[in-house]
Amino acid sequence: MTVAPESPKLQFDDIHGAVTLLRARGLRLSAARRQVLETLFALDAPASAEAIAARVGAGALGADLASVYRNLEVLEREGIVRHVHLGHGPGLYTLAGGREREYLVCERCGRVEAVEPARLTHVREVIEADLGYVVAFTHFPMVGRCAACAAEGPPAP
Amino acid sequence: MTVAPESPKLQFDDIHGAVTLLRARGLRLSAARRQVLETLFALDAPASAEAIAARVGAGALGADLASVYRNLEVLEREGIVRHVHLGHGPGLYTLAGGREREYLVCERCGRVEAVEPARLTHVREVIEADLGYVVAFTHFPMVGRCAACAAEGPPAP
DNA sequence: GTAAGTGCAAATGATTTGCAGATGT
DNA sequence: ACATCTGCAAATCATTTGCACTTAC
Repeated sequence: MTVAPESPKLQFDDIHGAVTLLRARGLRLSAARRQVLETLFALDAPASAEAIAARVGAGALGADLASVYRNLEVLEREGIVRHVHLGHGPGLYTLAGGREREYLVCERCGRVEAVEPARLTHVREVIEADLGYVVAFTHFPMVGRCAACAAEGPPAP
Repeated sequence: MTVAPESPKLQFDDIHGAVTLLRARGLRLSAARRQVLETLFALDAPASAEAIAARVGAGALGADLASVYRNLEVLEREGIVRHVHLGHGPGLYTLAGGREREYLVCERCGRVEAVEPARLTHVREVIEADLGYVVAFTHFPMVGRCAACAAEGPPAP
């Protein structure tokens, strides 16, 4: 297998790149959409649509929650955004492309760990060898006990 | 590490066993609760509360959806039932204890594969060695491409 | 100018809750 | 008897949709 010479698909590592990508698809940059994008670039962890709307609203006149959902949907369709389900709450949105992370959740202490996909290469290889599946933990996390909690007994405090 | 001589917690492999377990907790066996239990024992795959209520209703006078939810909640608290999220639909309920299965979902063809936990022992060991977590894929599945779909190109048909 | 996007309100889908009456033990 | 359960209706939470108006390009 050879290394890709240079990724052929549109990339983005800042808002401008994302906007260029949008424009290339004939999509516009409205105030609400820009605010959602800015918020996503500013956040360091996945956030709910509600949280994003609130943060947007914090500035001037905030974007409507429905518009935030619509924008997240569009951005996700364009591969700029993705969402994760880390538990029973609302879906959490975050940037895709480049910044990809996979998740581990401790069911005992609740800790959420975001790991670089590269750290899971070996695990992924074993899964493919044993089960034939090429998986990713970007949409649903691996759920279990973290090292500290695995040492303690089963009861959840 | 030694093998447990004989599981110390209450077991059940049929409705009677589950009922005994309930009684031991001071819980009752109402008509609705029995119907939910019977349905769960009859099903071979996880089902939504709605589906369970419908199947129960098919018999005589069905149980109310709210009661089905309340019963599933109680049964889950007692360790008789558990639920999985295989995608974006409603939660799917199934029996716990003994019949445990873990899930693999192909994001391309949609196939859901239920595997015996024993088949994941090696994968689990590697995950623990690499990440320190003791995980299970009983609540959220592993999502990826099945062997057949991994061979095809990325596009989803 | 016109299609894409917005806010607002109402609809939907999944699940939960309040309450008065029914029922298992 | 009396606490546990039930059915029904209404509430809640996350998300989607319809619609008339606005705005980016």
